[in-house]
Amino acid sequence: MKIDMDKNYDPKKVESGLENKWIEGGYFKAGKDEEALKKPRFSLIVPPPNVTGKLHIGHAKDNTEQDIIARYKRLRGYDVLFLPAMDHAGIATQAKVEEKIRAEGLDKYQLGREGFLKRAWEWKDEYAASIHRQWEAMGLSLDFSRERFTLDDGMQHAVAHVFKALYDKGLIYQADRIINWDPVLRTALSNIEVVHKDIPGKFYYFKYRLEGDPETYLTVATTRPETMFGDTALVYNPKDERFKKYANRRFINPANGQPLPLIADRYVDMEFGTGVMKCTPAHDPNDFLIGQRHHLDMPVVMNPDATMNELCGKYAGMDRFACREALVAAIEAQGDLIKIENITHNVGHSERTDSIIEPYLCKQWFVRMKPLAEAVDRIQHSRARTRFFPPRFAKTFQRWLDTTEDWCISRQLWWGHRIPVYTDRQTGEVICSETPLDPARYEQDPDVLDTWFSSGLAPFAFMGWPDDLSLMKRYYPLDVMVTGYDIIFFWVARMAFDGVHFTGEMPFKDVVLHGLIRDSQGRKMSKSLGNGIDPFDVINRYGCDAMRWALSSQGAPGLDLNIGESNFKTASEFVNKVWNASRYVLSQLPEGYEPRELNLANLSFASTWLLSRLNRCILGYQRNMDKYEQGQAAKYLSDFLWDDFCGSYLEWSKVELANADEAGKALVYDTLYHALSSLLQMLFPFCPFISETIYSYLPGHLSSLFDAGFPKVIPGLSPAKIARGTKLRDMIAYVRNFKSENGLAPNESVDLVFKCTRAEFDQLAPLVSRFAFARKVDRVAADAPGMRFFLNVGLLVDAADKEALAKKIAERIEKLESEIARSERMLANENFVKRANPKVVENERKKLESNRAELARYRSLGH
RNA sequence: GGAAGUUUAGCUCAGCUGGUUAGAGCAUCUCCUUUACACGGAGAGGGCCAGGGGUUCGAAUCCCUUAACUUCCACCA
Repeated sequence: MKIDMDKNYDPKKVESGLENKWIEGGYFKAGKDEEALKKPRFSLIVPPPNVTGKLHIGHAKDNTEQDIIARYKRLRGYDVLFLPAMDHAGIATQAKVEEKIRAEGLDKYQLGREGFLKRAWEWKDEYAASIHRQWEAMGLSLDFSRERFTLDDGMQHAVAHVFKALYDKGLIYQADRIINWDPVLRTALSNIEVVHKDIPGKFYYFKYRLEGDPETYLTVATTRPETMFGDTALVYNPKDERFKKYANRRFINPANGQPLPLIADRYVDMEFGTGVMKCTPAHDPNDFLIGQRHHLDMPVVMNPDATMNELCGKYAGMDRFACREALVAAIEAQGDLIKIENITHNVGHSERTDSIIEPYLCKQWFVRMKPLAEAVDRIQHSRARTRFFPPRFAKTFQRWLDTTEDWCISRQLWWGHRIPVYTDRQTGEVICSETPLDPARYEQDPDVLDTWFSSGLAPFAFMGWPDDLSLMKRYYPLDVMVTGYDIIFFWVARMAFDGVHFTGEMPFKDVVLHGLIRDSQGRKMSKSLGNGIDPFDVINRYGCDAMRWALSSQGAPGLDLNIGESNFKTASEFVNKVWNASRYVLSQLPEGYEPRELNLANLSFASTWLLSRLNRCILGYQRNMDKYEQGQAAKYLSDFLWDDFCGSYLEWSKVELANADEAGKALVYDTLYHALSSLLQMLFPFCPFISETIYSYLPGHLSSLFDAGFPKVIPGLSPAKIARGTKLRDMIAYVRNFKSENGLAPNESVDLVFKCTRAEFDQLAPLVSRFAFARKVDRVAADAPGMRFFLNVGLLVDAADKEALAKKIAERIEKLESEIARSERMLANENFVKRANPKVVENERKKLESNRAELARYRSLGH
């Protein structure tokens, strides 16, 4: 058949235009027609990327995995909803936009809230467009007609609705609490937005002198002297005999000369430090609790930007760390510094700005998590539970359910969902409203919500909830959620409790967690290391198919994956192999070839063998895809392609095509065609571009592989024919091995002699002789010296070096003897025969038998 | 301080519910341009499956333990 496939595979040429063809063909659209609606549904969403920048290789991995599932399910006959979305990423985006504005010499306060938001939306539009281009370049089969944004109108309503519902139930409340304050962004953060790092610090020991008796003092240590302006007490453990005598006495705060009461509280660890600690209720979560128990004052001593406030005397206006230094110097000067110890301690940093978090007392909004988590917990202990892949992540998730604390949801930012709580300017009445209230009369809370408050609603709100439930009716809950294990707490957990609370069920049936992408040395990718990989760059150099294959065909579920140049190179070699094999098959098919039913009865043993390997591949592929083990599925595919199809059958088929009659040739064409089209169907989810392109060259192709479905296993293949194929493979391997070990070039001519039946000889000889470069091939009636045996076939290669051959055979005999001894031992073991799986025992028997037979033949030849 | 993961060939990793002689890719070495592919093909070398116990007829696989590394969680001043 004449084909216009290029001799060399060019990914750019292959990949261009296909995404549009699929989109225009409606292949990505969920429920596109009556017929689609009759199919079972399958749904998943893209974890919304932040509109802060370009997608990185981690996104590519995540999205590729999702897309492979989506395409696979379509081939398996599902109507798939694969919904795209992006996240406004409150803090991250605001930080970027602020940075940009600063670069222009402005600050956000000059622009004002409205002006700033305008700039933020411009930013969003720009980055959303770029993310869009990347999605398309990655070949994602997203239903773009249903794209969502976490700050779009529908989401605005969903968020207000959810807030009000939780507020009305008392599950959202406002309170003064110690929260994590990011002094750079000047906003509160939730606990999980704080990263704890071990950093070097100092432990300062100060004298707190007894009021009225300056010679008596208590030694108190602190790591944060600047907070001493907020101290309202000294605390010791009530069981600690050392300090009981000072109960109710007061000690002088060396920072400001104020007297502090000495109080007793169980919290203090007698073994730690000096046994006495200072209590700063407004700047430390534990001190806050102590302060509450003892009704202490709770003065805040810092401004929102972490400079000291007016309570700090001459230090007012100073940065917290400058103040620390100055204050320590002053205390030392007044003779109250005892010592400074260098220590390493664990300090919270802002995930976004990396600034040191200031625990800070202020009024914020919180979600009461306990009842919400308990509801999820109940479902996770019932049959309706969500399954985790790999299962160990269910434990991680469970830990969150067990330990989660109230979630601080208010952020002192502008970019985000405004808190729907209003105060009547006249009456001071506070109202939570789903719809905006008249700004003339009501003043809205200035804060916005944590980004995750909205993304937690994704599974149902992206489907139109609460306004239009039609999409949700068909596609909710999601069949699978694929994401990185690093956002189990951030996102998966929140979707879970929102889903359970608002829809009564878990929002996804399966959760598949994958690892992080690291560089070839296993290091995390980061800007500072400069080891990041741009998916666009990979696509430009190797093509999208190669990138997808590299990202999906290796690694195990839930484990981090190291990716480097060599992985992409290897992947592109695989794709190239597909191209060449296909080109060959298509060139062999006769002009006007029409696909037809396989005639199994007349099929040659080689073809039958290939189909048996194909069956194995289909089953292995399917089994692994169904449990989200794409790497394993890909392994089946590449093994089949490389070893069985290209390595063996394509070569064998050349001989068959040269020797067979017309009917025989036709059967080979059928096999080639069938194997290739099945291969393309299975490859399609992984490498959609090349498989679709090649498919379009196949005779009798449909308009897309999407229409071709999934290959079926062929039943009823003759075991005898399959066995002959295996035998052929072994024989060829033997001759090649023989040559290599005897220093003969692979294409060196040799003489071969077979001892087998006439029929077997006629079938095997032409094939073996071609791949062995045999000068002549004969059949003998009896075993001959120097003969090697394969099951019931003997093979004699004319040995240039008789000694080497004899040695080879001697080795073989030794091997056989030890194998026979081992089998005999096992079979003599009553326990083995009695307890082992009968199939295993049977196999062992067969093996023993054939080994004995082979050994007997060598013996009969005098070896 | 808790919890999870990892430890298999020089490197990066597979090995699913225990069952022949533990695999792949890359790298190394030998050889081969045979009309799909040198981005190819044929072969070779290389592993006490981290150490130690245990369960079992049988363990890389299950259990216990030790060690190293990684990650997550955690309010010890």
